[in-house]
Amino acid sequence: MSHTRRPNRGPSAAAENRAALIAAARELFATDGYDAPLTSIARTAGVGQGSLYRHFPDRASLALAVFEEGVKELEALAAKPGTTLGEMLALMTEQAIASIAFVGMVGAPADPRIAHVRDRVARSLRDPLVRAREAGHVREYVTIEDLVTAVGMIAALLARIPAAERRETAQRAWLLLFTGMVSEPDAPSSPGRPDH
Amino acid sequence: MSHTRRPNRGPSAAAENRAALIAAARELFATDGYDAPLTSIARTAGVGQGSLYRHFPDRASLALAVFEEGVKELEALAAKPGTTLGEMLALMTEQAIASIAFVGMVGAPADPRIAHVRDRVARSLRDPLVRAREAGHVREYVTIEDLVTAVGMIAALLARIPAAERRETAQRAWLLLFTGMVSEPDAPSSPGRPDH
DNA sequence: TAAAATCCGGACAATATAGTCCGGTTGCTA
DNA sequence: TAGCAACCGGACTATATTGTCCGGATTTTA
Repeated sequence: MSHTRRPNRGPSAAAENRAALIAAARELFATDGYDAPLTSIARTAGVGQGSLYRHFPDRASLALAVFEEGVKELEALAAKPGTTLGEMLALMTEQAIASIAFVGMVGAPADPRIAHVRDRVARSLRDPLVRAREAGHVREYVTIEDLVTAVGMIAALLARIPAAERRETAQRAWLLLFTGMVSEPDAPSSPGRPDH
Repeated sequence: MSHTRRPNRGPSAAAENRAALIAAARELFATDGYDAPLTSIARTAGVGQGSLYRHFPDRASLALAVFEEGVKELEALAAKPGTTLGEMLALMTEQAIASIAFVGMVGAPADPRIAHVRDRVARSLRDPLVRAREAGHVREYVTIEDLVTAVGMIAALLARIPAAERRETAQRAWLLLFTGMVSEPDAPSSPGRPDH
């Protein structure tokens, strides 16, 4: 008949379980990295294994849910006309500090859905980069890929140090990446392959 | 009596086993990263589990043996009076490309012995950095820690991408780190913490 | 209130890896 | 050549993590 099957909600509201799982995942991704045991995430969320795997069949699904919010923020910021490249990178760095699993997204993504998220991030950087270039705030040769690479480098670095040092380290790393290390940009003794 | 107990060597020469293990470890560290299964390393070396654990009680011992050679190269290069900072960084990058487990050494070392190796690397960078600074080749504010951080960033990045892309990516990353991204080093819109 | 649909949670099996142990083998000594 | 000492290799145990499954609790429907 037409009394279509109702979305029967269980004893303690499926949506709340889902939210608790996402919150726990964000927390443990930040503490232990992208490889945090799913068991721990379920336990932290106060939820059974079954519920975890019902809501999120695999690790990538969970990560996607965690990051979705952050990516939306990024896209919203990019959509504002006045947004500068520095603001975009600042937000991305904040997110990397908050969840070092961020590196799993900007690095080399194994899962196609994560690759798609990475592309969304790259796309949202396009306009701010163009504006920065036109305004002469950024060197000509810097590409979107460079920006993603730079964030990926910093995120990968942050993932390897204690949480307490991450903000300071991130700022120092950005200083180096922004201003560079050499005094004469035109003729650096760039470390390519050594002639051995 | 005085016929002291001889260092009895086993059936097929313990030293050869040891060398085979180091070679296998170097290979698998480069392919699969620092977390490569010790079981696989033993199998690749054509050696039993027992021999692996007899020679190297834990993962850090094995890594130390693998890196020792590279660190000696580094120190030897640093000892030559004419060595430039760029040459040092080039060699370190080569080593990071060859063995992405390098990141385990320059990152946040859990094992004190690995921390010691890290210190040796840092120490060997000192004189070349001083020379580069005196020659005006490098910005005043760049420290040894910055150099180690930079190598660590690049190594961590390389660990996350396919081996075939590592050399090219490393060169691009060094370009960014050396010359910087912004056009006006004095007033960059540095991404610190956003004012949220 | 009784039946049905649905969801919860933890026990359970499967798998991968670390680390141990011991029978067998080889080379050295006398 | 006989005996001994050290070493080899792989089987074995312990442990951690993933992913599945099912009894039971809860809400809705009639």
